[in-house]
Amino acid sequence: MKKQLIMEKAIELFAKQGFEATSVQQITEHCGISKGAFYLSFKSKDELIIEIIDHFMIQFTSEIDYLVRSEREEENLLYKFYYAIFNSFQKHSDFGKILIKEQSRSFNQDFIVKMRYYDRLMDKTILSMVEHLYGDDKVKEIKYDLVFCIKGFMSMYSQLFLFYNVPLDLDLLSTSLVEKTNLLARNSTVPFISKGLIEVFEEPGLEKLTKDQILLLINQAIEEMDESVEKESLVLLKEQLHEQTFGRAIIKGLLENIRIHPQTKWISYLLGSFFNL
Amino acid sequence: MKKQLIMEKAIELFAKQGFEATSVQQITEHCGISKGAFYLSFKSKDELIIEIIDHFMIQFTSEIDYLVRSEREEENLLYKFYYAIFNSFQKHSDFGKILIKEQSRSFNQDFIVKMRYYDRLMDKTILSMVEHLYGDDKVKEIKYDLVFCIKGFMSMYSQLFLFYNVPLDLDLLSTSLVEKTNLLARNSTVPFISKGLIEVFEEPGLEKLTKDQILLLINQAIEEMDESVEKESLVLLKEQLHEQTFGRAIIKGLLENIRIHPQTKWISYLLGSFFNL
DNA sequence: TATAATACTGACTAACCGGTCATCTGTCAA
DNA sequence: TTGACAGATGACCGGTTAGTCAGTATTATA
Repeated sequence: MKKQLIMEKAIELFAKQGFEATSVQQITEHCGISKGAFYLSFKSKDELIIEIIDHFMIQFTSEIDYLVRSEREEENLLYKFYYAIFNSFQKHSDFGKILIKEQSRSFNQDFIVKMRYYDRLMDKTILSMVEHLYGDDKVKEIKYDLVFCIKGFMSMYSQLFLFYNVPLDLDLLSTSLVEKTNLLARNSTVPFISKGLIEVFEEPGLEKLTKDQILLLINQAIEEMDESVEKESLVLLKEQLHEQTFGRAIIKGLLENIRIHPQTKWISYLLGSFFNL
Repeated sequence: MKKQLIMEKAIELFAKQGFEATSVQQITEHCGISKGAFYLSFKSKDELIIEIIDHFMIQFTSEIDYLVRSEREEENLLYKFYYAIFNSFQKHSDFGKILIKEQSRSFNQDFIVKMRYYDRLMDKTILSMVEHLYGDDKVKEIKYDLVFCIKGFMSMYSQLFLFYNVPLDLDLLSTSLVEKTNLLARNSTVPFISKGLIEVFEEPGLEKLTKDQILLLINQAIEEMDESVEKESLVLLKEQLHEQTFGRAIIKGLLENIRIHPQTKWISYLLGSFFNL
């Protein structure tokens, strides 16, 4: 697939020079293909960056969210969370660089909307983790601040291995951040970010995808897939979406079936969120 | 001065659209001048952004550094530090937006070097504050982590009022962050960032400016200034640089004289650093 | 007022951009 | 061998950019 090649090479260039500073010409030269061939795979340069963002963020968001939803051992959850985050950043450091570089650029409206969307998803995941870890009541006042601090830790320490190619001890890093997070969660008394403040910049945006939108994705995936356990699971889940027949256990099992496959990972996440599992 | 006007208008546009997306044409139209006039004030578009960065970062860095150096009341220092930081961000929010938007873009090598330089200066200032606040020995192990956490707080909470125009309670924010910082400083036991790690990405860079370089700046400033106490102080400091004659008290007084003037604020900072005051 | 110096203008250039499309190429069935 | 066709090509287009410069307007000087 040419698409794959183009995306890989483009990520390298975007990470080095930034999106706007990289021309389609450069990308195609780096791939060893012609300019026209680029436009056989992508409608525009903007579509390319959007697809790149989606490709990685879907993996990333699903992975972290699954971890938080499934890990019941409270003591280990936070550690595993940090470890997974930084491990992912390290593995896909070029993409991480793009993410940080283009953070809040305004060159493309779709891009901003996309980034906001994934950012909110991450907020939601972290928040539910915080509530689960420390008890909804206990940290009620400071939980939003906690989310902010955790994100602050993530962004500051990410920059270490994104911009200085230092091999890092992820175990130590995670342990260190777990301690810091626990300290803040258990001892903070002065919240700054209130529920009201959150709502101001939460904006619309993050309402769940409607049943129809998810259905569309499922049908699409079913068509593209070969016969397999995953496809079977998808069909069953599609029926479940139409009328509730299975219990939680079966649904969870089905979601687990399709979670491994990269193509359906995202659907697993969306359905998990839809069914409140 | 046209330079002033161009910089002001350019900052507005850069904050809204980003540096690369703003053309020189747009800037000149926004100023009501011709394109040619722009190039009478600046050699290039790149030189403009560099001058903007310098103008604000010099103010910002000097201000924070002076605060940290002069405030002896330990209890209030941290509060004042956060307050000054966020107050400055709020006052110059357009510049803040540029700073975050263009954070780590690679469109211009000089730009990156500049940003690194000011970042290191800020690191140094925060580090010396941490050592002063909590005792050099007590936080020896975790002081670098503490610097990172403080910077993380700064960057996360800054985004609040930079990208959502919410009027914020700076007093509450500062109080809240003081508590968090104290918690981390007094209870953290697992450091991640070691002295060795710091040195890896500290790189060369931040050696002090040489005597000659400072002298150059002083001479330049003397030429541009009218007769005044400030100019007199500068001349005396220049002599002091050639051969040590005055005591610490006098030097400190002279530095204080030139600290108020925007044009010589930076020199005051550099000399303060040079004389170790 | 005449002259010199300075500040300013905007049409112009060369380069590059994203995107298009007539043309070509290699493959494979007939 | 032929013809058909999907995939690939790169010259080309309209548009935008940073930067230039010959010429004009304004101000200072004498």
